[in-house]
Amino acid sequence: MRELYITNSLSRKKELFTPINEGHVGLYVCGPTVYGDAHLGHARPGVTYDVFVKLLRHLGYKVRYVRNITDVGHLEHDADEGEDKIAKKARLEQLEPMEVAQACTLRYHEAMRQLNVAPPSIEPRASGHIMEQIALVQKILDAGYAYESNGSIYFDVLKYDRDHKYGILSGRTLDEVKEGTRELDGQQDKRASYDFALWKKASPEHIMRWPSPWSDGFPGWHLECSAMSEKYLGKEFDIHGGGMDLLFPHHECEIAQNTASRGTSGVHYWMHNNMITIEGKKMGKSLGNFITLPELFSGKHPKLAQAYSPMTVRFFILQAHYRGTLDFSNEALQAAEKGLKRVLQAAKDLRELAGESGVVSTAEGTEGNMANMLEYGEFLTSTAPDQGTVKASNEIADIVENTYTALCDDLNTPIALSYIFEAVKIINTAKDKKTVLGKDDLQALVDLFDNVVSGVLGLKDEEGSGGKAAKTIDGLMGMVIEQRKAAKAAKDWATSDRIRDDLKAIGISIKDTKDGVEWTLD
RNA sequence: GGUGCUUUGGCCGAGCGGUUAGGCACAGGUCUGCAAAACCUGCUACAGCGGUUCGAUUCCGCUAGGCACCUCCA
Repeated sequence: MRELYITNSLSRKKELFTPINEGHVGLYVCGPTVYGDAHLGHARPGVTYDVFVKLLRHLGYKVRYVRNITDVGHLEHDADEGEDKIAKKARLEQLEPMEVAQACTLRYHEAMRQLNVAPPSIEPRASGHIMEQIALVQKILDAGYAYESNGSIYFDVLKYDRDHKYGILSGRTLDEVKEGTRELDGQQDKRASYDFALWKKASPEHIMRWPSPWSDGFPGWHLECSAMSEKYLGKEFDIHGGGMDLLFPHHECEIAQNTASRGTSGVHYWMHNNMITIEGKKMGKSLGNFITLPELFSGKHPKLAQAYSPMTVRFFILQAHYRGTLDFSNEALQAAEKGLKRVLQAAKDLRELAGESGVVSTAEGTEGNMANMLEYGEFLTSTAPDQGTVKASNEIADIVENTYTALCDDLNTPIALSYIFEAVKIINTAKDKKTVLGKDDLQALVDLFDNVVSGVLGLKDEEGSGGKAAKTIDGLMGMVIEQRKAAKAAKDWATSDRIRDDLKAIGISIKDTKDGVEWTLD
């Protein structure tokens, strides 16, 4: 199996990935807190870990991918008066908390589906694992790393630090943490300001509450991920992912909880995706500068010059490395839209070329995509020879190799895409009949596009093709193009141009090529 | 205040001690009735100041700017 390197936040270095059980990967990623529409920021981990999982599976690993839904437990403030975010939203909208969580979860799923993000293997909800969380609190209490205070349970960071050292992930010492921790009201129950809650006693007006040995209450913020990752992936598992903003305190606390209860920090590799920014600032709920995914897809937001398709957003995210920030702007999205279009057009042309030569996809589950291409005359007058140009063959072999190397080098999708664009150039040149590709060359390119472009990177055509409507459009277009052809034959340029302009106005572009007429939906 | 990261050509965005990133935009050319697309060519940058080095955009230091985390956040 090909070597895979990933940057481990724990060491801050690129490390060779070695799974605990050969051929198997256990991956846990922090999912969304469901109290609002998913925004562009949520698309980043969604797409990043989707590509990562697809790469792992393509490399031959069997992956169990767990991504949770947080539907309880995140307080507004670390204080007794703290109100659950979901409960607050529910109160404002006069809904049951679970009604809010359910609605948001469904919208999140829909947005992910549109982005071509495959569902995780297991998607556990915090509210469905209260028992496990209570058991975990008890274990930490029994181990002596937590204390009860007025019905709530807090993690004893000072004691933990003495025995195990707190702050190994964020690189902070306890002194630094002390200095940075704010003194908030309502913390009288805690021994130290940096202690964090494992279980909170609910105030009378708090809606979401569960019985426990200590009080009617609710679990602390960091508990769910420790409890659910252990349940589904075991005491020790391979990779834990999430946004960089979760590194501290969320993941730091997770490590502390794991170590206190299981005797191991539990995670071998920590992966953190960076933030999406807008005008240089982090896009997020607290700043209120976010653009939701439905807004992005429909163009309905003051900051949007136009609508951007889900695939454009996916491509935009893939054009930057996951560990760097990525700045949103209309210009950047528009550039992504055009780049994506070029790749997808080349993919179609490649199928056309390959189809003529009898080369078929060897990838599984790939759909042919020729519905939008009308065939006028022979695209290729002869089938491809067994051997193409030696130069082209070598180039293609290099491209394929370099693409995989890039993907396995800490998931370097921008570099991988740069090689894909080189493949695009080769396809276009062949389409222009300036070079000849042999059967092996075509096969290699088809495999690259099926396995990497549409497989791992998940870039696919968005127009519904092959359906009844698509067939009808094909037929209609054939008629329209015949009319225009007749006008052109009579050198009636006015008519032929009018047909082209009118089609353009309803979103269909016509191209006169040497080999006939092509059309695409914009 | 503490900790860490970052500063690349018109824009987005990779990368490395010496060799073309790539995309978008732009200019010229080929093709074409005209367009469009495609192809070819051009534009060739690494915040500033020092240092290490045969050689630095890439390493080190300083200066200036930006960002993230330290509070819920993907």
